[in-house]
Amino acid sequence: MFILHPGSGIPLYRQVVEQVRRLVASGQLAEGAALPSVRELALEHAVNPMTISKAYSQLEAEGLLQRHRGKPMTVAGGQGSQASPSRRVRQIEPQALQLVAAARQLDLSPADLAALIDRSWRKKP
Amino acid sequence: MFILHPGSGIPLYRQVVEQVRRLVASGQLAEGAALPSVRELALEHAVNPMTISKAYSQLEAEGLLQRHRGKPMTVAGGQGSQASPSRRVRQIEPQALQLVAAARQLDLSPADLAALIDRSWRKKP
DNA sequence: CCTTGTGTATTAGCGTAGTAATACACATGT
DNA sequence: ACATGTGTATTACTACGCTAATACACAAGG
Repeated sequence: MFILHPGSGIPLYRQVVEQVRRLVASGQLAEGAALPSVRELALEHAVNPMTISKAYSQLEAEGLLQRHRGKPMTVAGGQGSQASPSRRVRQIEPQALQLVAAARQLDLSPADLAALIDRSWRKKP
Repeated sequence: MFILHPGSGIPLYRQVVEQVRRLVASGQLAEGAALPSVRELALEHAVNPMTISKAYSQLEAEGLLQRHRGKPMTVAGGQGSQASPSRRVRQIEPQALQLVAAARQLDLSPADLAALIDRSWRKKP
């Protein structure tokens, strides 16, 4: 369900947080949907259960998830089934800006970058 | 000369390392060019000099920079004045893949992403 | 010689991320 | 009642990123 890169330098719990936020915003995790259990995710990615738990806790603090003792966490209500396109785009704007800045430092043209994006998209649809 | 984001979660020394690598690959830092001094960069970005020094040391270990005691570090020889386009593109491929993966999780279309990239590029050329 | 400019080594300390092992509270199904 | 499934609290420990203060070695110019 999630894609984790342990050696990327980005903390695992943050990778989980960001991916849940995106999946909820896009409606791929709809209101009321149950999330994978802490132990299941921990086992699948060879990660400590508490690392996942901390990610879930942060999302619950944000109001994005809801907890039910003894049962899996679910997507909280009031999110609307899907965020507006502009709201979704805004979630990856910082990453886009960072990529463009890097491309500029590499003296690449907009066309070079567009081609790279295009190729990356086709890599495993 | 460099753009640092202290609160981004990416270690500062790594931000410096990556940016130097890109500027050298693009030829914007040519062979023999002197780099900003450790203290100068540290002051400019309100960062500890040792943090910058560690970044430079890593780049020297990679053979990208050369040190001359008492004088500024310079770009080492043998880099060629500019790396080939495909080699430069490869430097940001991981970032591109990550951005595309995020866009997919947000259920955005290739056109949405292309528009975002385009807008980001125009933001401050 | 001396001052000012390089980069570096050393030592210490702080905060955060992640691991690890254990125990608890609750819901569900038998 | 009991076993099994949730998420959580607690505590201790390690590793890393960064800061801090100090001192050193060398080059260039006065």
